[in-house]
Amino acid sequence: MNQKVTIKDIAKKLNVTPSTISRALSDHPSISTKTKDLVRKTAIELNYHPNRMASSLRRGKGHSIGVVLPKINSNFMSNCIFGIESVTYPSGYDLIICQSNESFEKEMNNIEALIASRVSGVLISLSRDTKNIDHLRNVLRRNVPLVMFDRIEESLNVDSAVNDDRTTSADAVVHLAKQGFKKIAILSGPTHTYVYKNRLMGYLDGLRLSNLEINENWIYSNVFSKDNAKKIVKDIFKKSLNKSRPDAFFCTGDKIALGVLQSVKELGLSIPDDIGVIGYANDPFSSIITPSLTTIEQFPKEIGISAAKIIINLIEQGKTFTSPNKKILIKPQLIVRETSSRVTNLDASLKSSPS
Amino acid sequence: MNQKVTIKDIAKKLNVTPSTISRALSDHPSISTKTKDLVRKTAIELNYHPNRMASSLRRGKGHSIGVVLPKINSNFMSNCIFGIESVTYPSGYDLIICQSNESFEKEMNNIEALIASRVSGVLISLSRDTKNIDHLRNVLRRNVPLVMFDRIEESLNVDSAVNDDRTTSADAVVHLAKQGFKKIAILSGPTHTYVYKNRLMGYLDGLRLSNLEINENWIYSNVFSKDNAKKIVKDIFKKSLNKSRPDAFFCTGDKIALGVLQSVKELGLSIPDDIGVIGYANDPFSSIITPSLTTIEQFPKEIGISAAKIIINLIEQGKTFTSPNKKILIKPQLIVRETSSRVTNLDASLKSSPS
DNA sequence: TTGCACAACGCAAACGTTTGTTTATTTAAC
DNA sequence: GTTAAATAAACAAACGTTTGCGTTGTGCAA
Repeated sequence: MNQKVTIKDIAKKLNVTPSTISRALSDHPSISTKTKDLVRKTAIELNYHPNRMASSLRRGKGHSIGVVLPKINSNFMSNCIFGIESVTYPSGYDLIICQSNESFEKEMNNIEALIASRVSGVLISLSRDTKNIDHLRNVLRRNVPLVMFDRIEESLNVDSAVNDDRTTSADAVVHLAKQGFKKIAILSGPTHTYVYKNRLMGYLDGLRLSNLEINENWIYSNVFSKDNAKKIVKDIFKKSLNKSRPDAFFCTGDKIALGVLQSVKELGLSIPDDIGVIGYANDPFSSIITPSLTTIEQFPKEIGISAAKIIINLIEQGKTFTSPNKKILIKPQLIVRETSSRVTNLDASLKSSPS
Repeated sequence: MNQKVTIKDIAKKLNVTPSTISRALSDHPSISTKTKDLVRKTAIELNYHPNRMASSLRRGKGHSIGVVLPKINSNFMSNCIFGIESVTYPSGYDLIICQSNESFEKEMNNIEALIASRVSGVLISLSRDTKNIDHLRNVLRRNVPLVMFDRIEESLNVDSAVNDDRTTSADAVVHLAKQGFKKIAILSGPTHTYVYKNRLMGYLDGLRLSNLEINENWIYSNVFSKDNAKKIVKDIFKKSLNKSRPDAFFCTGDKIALGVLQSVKELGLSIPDDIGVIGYANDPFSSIITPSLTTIEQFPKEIGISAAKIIINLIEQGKTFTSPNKKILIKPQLIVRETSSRVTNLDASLKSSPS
């Protein structure tokens, strides 16, 4: 009953035409202040709610922005969305959120649905098994702005916002070097993906900057879990000769670093005196465990904010990407704690207390 | 250029009417298989994408479900959404996600926007300072189904999906009692909210079931942070006489429990021999710290799934709520670890190892 | 008085679909 | 071979807005 009140109803009630109502509601200059007030009053009186579908249809433009990402239930991604929302909401856009679940096929379906919903723009973080990006080109071809974040594909000519993993990874390695570690290994996730590829490159950069040995055997490029990491470390100390053993581990995830810590403890070695460890992500537990974990903090909110700002700009300018392309790098920050602090470790009282 | 291809274009190209195209695309029986195939072929050929706004407008029903919640960037909420999406996606609904940011005003705006977008249903978890629920009644009045989850308001006659905090809180307290703790305190978040009110009631239930003393002084009902908890515990052991001191703390959050642990350690007391501690949420760190924290695991995905299933049903039945109301309780699970295990503690080798 | 500018609003088409009702064509039935 | 039934597609109206253009009425200068 109440649900069908349209602009016409309020027009009828006021003995004017729908056009007047429409203009009054959108504060058009050629409507007298008197009628505007009257319209507004009776609008709420009749419990009128504008119909965005009709509006969007007529105007040819929607009120929403589509977001597709692999999985929403991670700390990183949900904070990206948090950042995105903080800029799209004030701009008056709804957020339509889709999960690709790391599936290429679902990602394509998501894009299709967003196009069908006539979103004003698309923000995307690629699924793991997305190789082909024709569906993204299709978005562009339909003239809807596209911005990638976090997991991007560089061959596509669009704007993006990502972590500056490379330089901070280098920072981490340089830090280890300064603490006296000389044989630094990396335990990384799959290095064919954008994210881990960059961390690996940063790792290599750091070694070069510190004039340290680059040893292929110290590069573990497909570590995916804590237990996996534990096993790798144990194997290293079982099989390797002393001189070919790493004395520090740069891990591309805090869970991985935790595995390393546990193995090292079980081996009876001391951290950071014998072995240094650095993680990635600044998971909440990293500051709580003992020894507290040196790690790298990311700023997912900032990434979301940056990506959202770009797309809002594109929408307003009616462009589908900026030319030349803009790539925003958000620099993660190295957080030095106990697992890598040989120097400050001399004075135990200086240890950073768990926050 | 490519973006404006409509049903008419493909109609023109095939020398038929738009209605034929529409019916062909939706597999209407009164269209020959021949033309259906032809239509489908030329549709993709012309890169046609249906316009949902037009469709929704004409049919009077949208393709999306609105979700409004306080903050998306928490482990609990993002997993709720994960669950929700896992049922709405196969049903063909988009998810429009709004954050209220714990603000009543923004929550109202969100609802307004969702109504304007003509969502088929609304899922909501209330903001902290939502007292008035007229905006929700308005949703119902407009005949759109509404389901609440997690933070609900019981005075509103709608379906809901929530944690069964009460019984599991009682479980936790009973467990403490069985371990020999006799003076059990609770450190809780604001007990005027639905969630914490239930945990408090469960706590009281547990005490009664165990025939333990209920002491008003052991009920701390506005603990909001780790540091806050630390301070409270220290104060207790500074000021209180021995017999009025609690010997166990049931905390409504793992961070709070962590604060307790730290204070107790600093006071030189032993856990769990002197003091027992239980947290809530099973945060990742809870299994990693030593001693590992007994806590309560929730199942946010299940809550999301349940809520989503209900609303899909309501939408399909054209109802706005089921009568009588359905309230789905998802029972959290007590995870016993070291901070509460006096009994199994006799044999240290039985301690559950950090997972 | 005429002319003119301007303010305030009406008219009607359009956005892209969907759908009830006709119409035209084919097939089956007797 | 005539008529009824079934099939396939056309016609046109409708969903709720927006917007270019046209129409009024008023005040004011000439």
